[in-house]
Amino acid sequence: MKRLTISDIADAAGVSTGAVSYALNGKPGVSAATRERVLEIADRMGWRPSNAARALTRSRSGAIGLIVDRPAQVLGIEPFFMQLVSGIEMALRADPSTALMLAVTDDRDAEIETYRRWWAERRVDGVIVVDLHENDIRTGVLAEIGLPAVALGYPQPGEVPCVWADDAAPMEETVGYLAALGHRRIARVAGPGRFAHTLRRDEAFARAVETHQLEWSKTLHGDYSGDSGARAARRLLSERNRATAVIFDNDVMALSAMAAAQEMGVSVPDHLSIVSWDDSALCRLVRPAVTALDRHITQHGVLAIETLNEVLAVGTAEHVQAPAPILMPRASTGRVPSDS
Amino acid sequence: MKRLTISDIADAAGVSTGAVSYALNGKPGVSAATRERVLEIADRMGWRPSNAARALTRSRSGAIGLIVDRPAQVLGIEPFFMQLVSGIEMALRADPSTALMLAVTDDRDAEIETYRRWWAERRVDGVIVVDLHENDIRTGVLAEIGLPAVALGYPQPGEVPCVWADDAAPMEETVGYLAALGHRRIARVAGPGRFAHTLRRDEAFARAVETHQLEWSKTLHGDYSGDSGARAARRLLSERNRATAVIFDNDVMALSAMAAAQEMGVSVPDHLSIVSWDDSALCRLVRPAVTALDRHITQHGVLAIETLNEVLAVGTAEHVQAPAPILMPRASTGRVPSDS
DNA sequence: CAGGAGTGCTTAAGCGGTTAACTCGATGGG
DNA sequence: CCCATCGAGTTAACCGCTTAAGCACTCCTG
Repeated sequence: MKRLTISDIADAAGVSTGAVSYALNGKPGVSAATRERVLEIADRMGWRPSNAARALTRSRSGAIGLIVDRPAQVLGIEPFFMQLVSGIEMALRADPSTALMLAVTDDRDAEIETYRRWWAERRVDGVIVVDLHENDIRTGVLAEIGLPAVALGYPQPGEVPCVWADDAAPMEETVGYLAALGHRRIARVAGPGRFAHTLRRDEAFARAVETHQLEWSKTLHGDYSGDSGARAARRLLSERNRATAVIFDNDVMALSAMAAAQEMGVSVPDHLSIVSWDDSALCRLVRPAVTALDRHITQHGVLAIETLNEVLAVGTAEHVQAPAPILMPRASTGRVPSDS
Repeated sequence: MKRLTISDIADAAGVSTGAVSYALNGKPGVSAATRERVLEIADRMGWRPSNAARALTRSRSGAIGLIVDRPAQVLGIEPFFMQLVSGIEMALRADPSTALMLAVTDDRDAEIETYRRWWAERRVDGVIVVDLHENDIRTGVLAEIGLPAVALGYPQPGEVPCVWADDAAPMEETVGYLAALGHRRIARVAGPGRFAHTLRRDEAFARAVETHQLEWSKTLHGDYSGDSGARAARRLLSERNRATAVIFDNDVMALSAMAAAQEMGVSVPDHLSIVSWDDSALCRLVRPAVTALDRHITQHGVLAIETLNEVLAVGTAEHVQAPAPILMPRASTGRVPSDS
């Protein structure tokens, strides 16, 4: 099948390619009748603009990029990315001329190298950055090369707008909920300390512990992998005066920890309550179903694209606050065991 | 930051842009000394080719496409796609000039429309098609418009090469394994009947049931969602002379079914053995860990890209047989209950 | 020493669009 | 009735790169 170009349309309509271009782009320079005719012909013949040619003249590639920097193993299971991708795609559907370019990298350097390459090759018009660190170097690099970007995470100094959600109030709510169930010793298994949101949640957790005058609290750091969740659980459960509730920073760690607890003969929720700071079908799939905070990740994807569109149009955008996570109580949390 | 073009390099090297092009592309037409100099300058100045310009002259976009046609909900949880994507990315890393374009669609029509659009806009050089149906119309459309493609699934009549794995032997092995554990009544909860691999497995299951002279067997069809898995489990467990083992076509259905069984007081594996035809971290994450068939999905992604590269280079490729699924026995399968 | 064959480079057309500048005819105001 | 103005097109340059064709120049050969 032959691909049509505007000169095919021009021939069919009996006008020049310039006129066709004006007609198709809704620009002045052609009569209403001609425009109508060109539009009709282009539509009937099924013409679509060559993205390469448009990219060359408009210096817009019509694509936005997302780089996922996780080992393949973790990638497979974490629902986070696919939820994010579906949000992005939902927002992109409003404008079918934009596509999503996805890359998976092994490490941060490869990620940065890919941003540079995409920029130099003019492959993407902008990117969405995830897993923001405190003082993340990526935002600096992106600002330096001038690649429009929107980040997911707490606002950072610099020019990259962020889509963020308040973790403090939900943390307060979660600890309050556990306290109301009678828990006085609550642990938290966080993600890597380098992530900005990890630190914010650490702080919020500390404040909430204070507010509710817990007897004991502790924060461990994992790496979002199932192994690290199980390891943390085993450590916490081996302690003398152990935690009766644990809040995990993602679903994978929470689920692994629940499995580890079961193996140690610790029943959930009878002897241990578990909360996951990230809801997904996973949490609903297992038994007991896991109490989780729904972070509306899909919504984050939508907001990120909307913000990126604004950056592309206006050159800059404000930080955007996404709806706060919502606690979804399920079967993995219960009243504190009476003997504790 | 300014983006460099070959004329910047040409100026710096004191030659014409044509000479620079020959030098950079390893084509004859320049002396070794000039080539060396141009290469060195381009490298030092950090020049990268504009993808748009290359796409225009070479009529190659430097991207391959993948369309995922699942509702956002299922998408989030199914590890399949991310595993596939990591395989694709692994293979793509060998050639950094190729990128992955990802789209998520609501239905088959939208998927086909997206193929047409990508082709007409020259956005991708080829695509990878997943979830092949028996007599899938997509391969016909792709052949018609001439968009190079590789499909994942059983070879179909037509011109699209397929990456496929034999399901018959593993099915035989799985049923044999369950039979050896004493199971005489085995059910199978398959994916939608329209998928080619579903039908193949149905057949293989029927044969294996015959071979092992089972007392009873049954095949239900789900849609890969957790709900459908749970529903199937409840139906199977409500029967009079019920199945003692069930083989599910994916991990999500298997896990949901296990949860449903637990809710009905049916212990796994004591009263019911469960097998998932799709291994993932999910299966290892829950307790009891789920016996599963590892389909080497990442490897399928790698093979798909390699085959697609061949199609792009040579114009066609043979079907490729991927390694067969391997049974990974875990805690969800056990000896048949003595009272059955 | 003219003529042919290589080198090594430049020139220019072209890929499929966009768009500034120009042309041409109709209109209208003075 | 003449000229400025405007609308509706056309023309051609350009985006960054590729590549066929052309053009000096050297070298070799008879």
